[in-house]
Amino acid sequence: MVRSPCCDDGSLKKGPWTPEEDQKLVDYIKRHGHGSWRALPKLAGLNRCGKSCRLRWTNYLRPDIKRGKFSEEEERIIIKLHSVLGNKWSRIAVHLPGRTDNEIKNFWNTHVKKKFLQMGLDPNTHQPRADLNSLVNLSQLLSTANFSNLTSPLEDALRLQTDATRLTKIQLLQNILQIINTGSTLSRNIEGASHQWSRNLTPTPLEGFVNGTSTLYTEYPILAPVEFPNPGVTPGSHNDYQAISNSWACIDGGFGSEVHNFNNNCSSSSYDIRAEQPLPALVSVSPECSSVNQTESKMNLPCISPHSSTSNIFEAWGELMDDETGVSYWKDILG
DNA sequence: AAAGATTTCAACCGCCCTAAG
DNA sequence: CCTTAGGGCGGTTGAAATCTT
Repeated sequence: MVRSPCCDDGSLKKGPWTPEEDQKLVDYIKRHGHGSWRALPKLAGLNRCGKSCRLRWTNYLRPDIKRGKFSEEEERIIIKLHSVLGNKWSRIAVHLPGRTDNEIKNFWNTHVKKKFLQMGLDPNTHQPRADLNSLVNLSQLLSTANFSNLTSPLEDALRLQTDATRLTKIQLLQNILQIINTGSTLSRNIEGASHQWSRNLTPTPLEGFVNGTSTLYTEYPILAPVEFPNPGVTPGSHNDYQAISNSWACIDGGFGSEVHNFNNNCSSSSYDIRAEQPLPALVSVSPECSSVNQTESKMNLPCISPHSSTSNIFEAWGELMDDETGVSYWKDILG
């Protein structure tokens, strides 16, 4: 697409706005509205491009802008929304009246991102960083962290990640699934079970597996869908991603995310989930969570269905493997 | 007190989407 | 259907502010 020549004129002023320029812009918009941004600078007597005027207005001069430090509640909301929407700052800003996308983006990059990194997490994925794959490193990191007085939203959200051994167990499960997937009779059991469980899922239960999403926020109401390298899976469209995010966001915060974790660790291996029957998701999703907007609008409320087909992950796996293993077996592995 | 390092955030860049002609 | 203008958005930059030594 041909780029707009709007700001190509070298004679137009760039850089910081002076109070006089601000006043001209505010006065003009108060009197006439902004109308066409391209035409505005000339009409308002400004030697700026329209784009620059729009940015100055929307990010700084607009009367409803809320300035100052972000509250804990705002930070909490940002983290939640980012876990679902990713770097969709404008969509996150919709939920924070008076805050601009630019401000939120800056806040994320200068504050929240730093906290994530300090906690050994990838701020983009909300996952342990790839370079911390070694459980030894992670354990060391976690053991050196002071969790005794965690109060910030991020720390609160990360509290449940302190059990590094859980990762080992997930790894074990991943390996088991790989074995299963090579063609044992167990894979047929899974296939049957997945049909059974899918009855309670969203219209497209497979979505949740397509991109290799994952989360570690086992008790955080909004889960963190993440793309990570998966040789077997071609990343989907942004819409797919959001649909997945939406689905996971609605899943039961405790049990569902356990399964989410597990499933996605499976898909992060060479296991191509699209070529296979999806693993049972073990949870139901509330119908009201079937659109992104609805999810966003309900962000403050955990979107939990009370109708899970099984009461916990151990029973679920016991159910899945009923012939081979019992509840206690999976309890040992997962619990 | 001063110099250097680090952080913050306003502003810009360039890509993308959409609607109008 | 194609082209183009207008505007939105996310990523990046760099000057100013703040912190550290």
